[in-house]
Amino acid sequence: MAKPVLLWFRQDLRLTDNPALQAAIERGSPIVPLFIHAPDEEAEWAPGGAARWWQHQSLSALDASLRSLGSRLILRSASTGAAATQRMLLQLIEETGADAVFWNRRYEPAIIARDSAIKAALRERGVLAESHNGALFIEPWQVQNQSGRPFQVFTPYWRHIMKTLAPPPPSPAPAEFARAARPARWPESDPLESLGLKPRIPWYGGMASAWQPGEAGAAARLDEFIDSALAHYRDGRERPASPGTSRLSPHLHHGEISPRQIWHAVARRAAQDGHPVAEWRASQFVTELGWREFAHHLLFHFPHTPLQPLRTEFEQFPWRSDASQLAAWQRGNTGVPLVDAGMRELWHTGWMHNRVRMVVASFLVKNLRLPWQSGARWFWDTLVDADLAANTLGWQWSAGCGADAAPYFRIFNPVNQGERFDVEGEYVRRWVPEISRLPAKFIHAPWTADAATLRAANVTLGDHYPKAIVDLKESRATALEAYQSMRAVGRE
DNA sequence: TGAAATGTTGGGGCG
DNA sequence: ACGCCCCAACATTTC
Repeated sequence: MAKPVLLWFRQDLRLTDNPALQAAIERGSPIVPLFIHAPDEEAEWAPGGAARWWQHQSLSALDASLRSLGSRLILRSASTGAAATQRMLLQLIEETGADAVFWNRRYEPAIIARDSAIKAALRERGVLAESHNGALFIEPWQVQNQSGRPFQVFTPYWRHIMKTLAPPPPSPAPAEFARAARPARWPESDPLESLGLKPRIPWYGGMASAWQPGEAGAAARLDEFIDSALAHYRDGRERPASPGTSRLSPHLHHGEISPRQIWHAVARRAAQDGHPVAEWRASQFVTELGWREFAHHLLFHFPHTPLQPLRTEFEQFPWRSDASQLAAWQRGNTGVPLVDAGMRELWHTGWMHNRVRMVVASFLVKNLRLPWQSGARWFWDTLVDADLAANTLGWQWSAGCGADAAPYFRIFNPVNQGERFDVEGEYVRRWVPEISRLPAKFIHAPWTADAATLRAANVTLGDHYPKAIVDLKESRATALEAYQSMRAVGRE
């Protein structure tokens, strides 16, 4: 019998359009699907609580899918010591007699370093080590601008990609694992519970009711989006109260669905509806896939950016430090309704609408002038879709210190944003129930309501609901001054 | 994938 | 009919 191949799952928890799986099947040898839990090797970016909950569910779903096809998922913990994953792979090679390891690539700096070392170590021992592209349209190292450098502006980047982009159609999931694809003897697997991904204290009720982790959940989500929201995406995505966005981000992050699958699903629907190819390729939704791709491009070429500003003059920026204001922001007690609604949606469901992410980020880094890294860290711990590339891009964009970032002086007014995108206040009412009886006119700025209106709505500012922790107008002006002072330091 | 300040235009009220 | 003012609506500039 041929020697087995270890199919090492990481952030590609799916069977459809999985290039490493496809390669393993084509090889014709027994396949040992494997997941190794090794949070220490993610450096300071080990998955946060929300993402771990998701990972637990998704691994469970993947194992179930594999079992229904006559296979299964082997789980191992390798959480301590140097080169723990590498040692675990070598141990499994020993246990199974495998002579090959296949996986799909990840792009976080610490993971690239680890995986390169693993690949070298395996090859040195005569083991076939193959990595594949399961997450991106194009590898970041294959893209450069005319002067041979990485792109730093989205529009020319995406235009460059789109000139030639024609993603291959996704490969289907195997109908079943043929006898030849099943190992004669399965290695031991740790119980899923032993990985410690699922929180001991069950705070995840809100997440469980908001999401269906796993490949089937991802596919259902995509279908639903394409059927009910894609046609009105351009405007629908701007309203946080209604399901106008795809909500595919956590599924994409964990690799339960690939960008190629999404691309082809959109293409198929567009063809059915008779839309020209040029039109859907340039659509807002497809462009969002471009932003995801751009984020990975930037993280690969500028690996220091999760913690350091890309624009170095921002190292001089006079950030404040205020633990109680940070805590108020984190838990949605700033007294600014749209900000609080967003932060509570995040806390409760592990996700926040993107329009609101921009608003809460602007509020943190501009009105409160707290470091963008503290916001990035909180998002990392609380988002089910926490993704190093996307999170870094988003926060550096909001802080104005990144590639193609919003200029620092672009400061969102959360009242204004609420009145534009949550016109009736439905979103705020859902997440900030203590002010839900306020009329729409005051829902985004309760401090402007007269005493009688507040009384009628049963709202006492500073009691039931906090007074705003900053004055929006004043803090905006101070933020602009801080920006000027940074530029002055830069000129010295 | 801003907001606010400032500038311009044009309709309408009024003497 | 005319000039003047006010102000809303829109455009431009600035941060």
